[in-house]
Amino acid sequence: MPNPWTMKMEQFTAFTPEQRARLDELVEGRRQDYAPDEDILVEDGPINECHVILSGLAMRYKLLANGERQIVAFLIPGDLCDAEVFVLEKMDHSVSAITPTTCAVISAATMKTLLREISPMSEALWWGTMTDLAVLRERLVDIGRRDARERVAHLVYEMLVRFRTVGATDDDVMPWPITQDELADATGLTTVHINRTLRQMREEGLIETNRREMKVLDAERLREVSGFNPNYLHLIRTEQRQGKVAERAGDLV
Amino acid sequence: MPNPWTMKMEQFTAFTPEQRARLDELVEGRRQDYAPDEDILVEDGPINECHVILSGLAMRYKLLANGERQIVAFLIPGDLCDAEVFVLEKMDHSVSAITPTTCAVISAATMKTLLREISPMSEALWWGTMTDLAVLRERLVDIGRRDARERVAHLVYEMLVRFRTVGATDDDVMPWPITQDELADATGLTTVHINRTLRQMREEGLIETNRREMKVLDAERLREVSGFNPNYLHLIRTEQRQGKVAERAGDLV
DNA sequence: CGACGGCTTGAGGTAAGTCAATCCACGTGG
DNA sequence: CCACGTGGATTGACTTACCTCAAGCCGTCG
Repeated sequence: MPNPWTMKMEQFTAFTPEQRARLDELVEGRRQDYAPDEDILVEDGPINECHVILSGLAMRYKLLANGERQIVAFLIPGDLCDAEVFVLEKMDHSVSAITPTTCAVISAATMKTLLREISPMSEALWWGTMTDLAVLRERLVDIGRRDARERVAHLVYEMLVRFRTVGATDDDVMPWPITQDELADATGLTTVHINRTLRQMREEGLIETNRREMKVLDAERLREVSGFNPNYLHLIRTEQRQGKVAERAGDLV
Repeated sequence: MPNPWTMKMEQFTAFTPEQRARLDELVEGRRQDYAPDEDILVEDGPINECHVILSGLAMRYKLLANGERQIVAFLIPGDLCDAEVFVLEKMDHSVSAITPTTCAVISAATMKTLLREISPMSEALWWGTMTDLAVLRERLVDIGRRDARERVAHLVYEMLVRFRTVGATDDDVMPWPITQDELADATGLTTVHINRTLRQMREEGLIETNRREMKVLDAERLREVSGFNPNYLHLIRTEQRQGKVAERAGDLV
C-alpha cells in the first residue's frame, strides 16, 4: 500500500519502483504525532523542516487581533504543510491538527537532495503548489461571490473530490471531523448560520452527517448547487490512473 | 534603470552584473501590448509561454455561471502571470489588463534554461510563488473576516506596499486605475457599498482619490484600521535594499 | 452522573445588497 | 467649439442574508 504522499504525487507524475521505495523509506523514517488542536506550525515561528501529513486532518489558519479566526485551507493525507521551507524564514500563518494526525518530518537538506536526485519530484512539488494556489483562488470566489448554501456545498464537494484522490472515501461517504465552528471559520460565516445551512441541505436531501462522517446523498445535485468545476484541481491525469487510485483503501483520517 | 522583474526578484535575491544583463536582454526581447480589458490569458486556454508585466496593471479573475466576477489578484510590474507554465496545461482562471499594459513574453523553454543557468532565479521564482500564496491567504482573511472598511483599507495598504517595492509611489501617492466596480469584485462587495465605504474613508481623512491616483493621507492610521501586518509579503530583505528601491523612479502604471 | 464541547433553535438587529435615478468628466463627431 | 454619448461615480429608499445574543439540548467521557 503506497503512502499518501507518493500517491498524491502519482496523480501527476510517475516514479520508478526504486524511487518509490526511497520515498517509502523516507516516510517510514522520522515521524511526529499531533493531538487535536495542537499546532504543527505557528505564525512567526521558524521554518526548519518539511511536514507531510500521513494520516489525520489539519488546517491552515490565521488569527486576527480581535481573536477571530479564518481557516484558509484544510490539509489531508499526502499534503505538504510547509513548502515555504526553501525560501522563507518565518511562517505567516499557523497550521494545526484537527484530528490526531501524524506527519513525516523531512529535513530541508534531505528535501533538497530528493528534489535533485528524483527528477519527477520537483515537477510534482510545483504541481502541488500550483494546485494549492488554485484551491485558494477558488475559495476566494466562494467567499466573495457565493451565498452560504453554495459555499458550504462547494467546500463539501471539493473535499469529496480531494478525499477520493487519496482513496479515503467509500461510496460518497467521507471522513468529516470538521466541526460547525471550523466550517464557519473556513467559509466566512458564523456557527449559527452554518447550522441552519446544513439543516437546509439535509432537508433537501443533499447530505447526511454524523459526528465523524459526511455522506453525500446526491453528488450530482450537490455539484450543480455549488457551481463546482473541477478544472482548478488539475487532476486531468487522475482518470488515467483510476485503477491505481481505486486499489487504495484504508483509514487515513 | 533596472527592469521591474529583475527589480522584484532582487527584493529577495542578488544577481551578478552578467546575470542582470542577461535578464535585461531577455526583457528587451519579445513583447506584447494589451489594451484595457483585453485578456492576457483566458480560463481553459492553453499555457504556452510566460508573461511578465513590465508596465501597466492587470488582474486575475474568475467568472461565475451567473456572470458575476471575482477578482483574485492584481498584478503590477514585475509580476509573472503564469508560473503554471511548467506543470499545468490549461488555465483555471483568466488574466486581463486594466490599463494598457505591456508584457515580456518568454517561452517555456527559455524560462527553463534560465532557471537552470541562473541559479538565484529558481529561488526567486519560489519566493514569488510563496508570496502569491500568502497574499491570497491574506485576501481570504480579508473577505472572510473583515468588514467593508477594513477590507478596502487592507487592500489599499497592501497595494501601497507593493507599489513601493517597484518604486511606483511618490509620497504615498500611487497609481490607481482600479474602478469602483473592480474594487467591489476584488473585495466581495458591491459597487454601491464600495462607493459609500470610500466616501467614509475620505471623510475620515484616510485617503484622497481621483480618477487615476490614490493618495494615502494617513498611512499609519490606515494600517491600524486595516489590521495590516506586512509579514505575509516576506519583504524582510527589502529594508536592507531600501537604497536600491529608492533609486528607482518612473511611470510603470 | 455531571460537565463540557458541540449542535440546535428562536427573536431581533444590522451590514451590506438591490433598484433606480442622477451626476459628472471626458472623448467624439458634426 | 459645442452637443451628445458613454463609462464611471454618487446618492436615496427599501430589502435581505447573515449576524448577535441567549437559551436549551444531546452525546460522550472522566
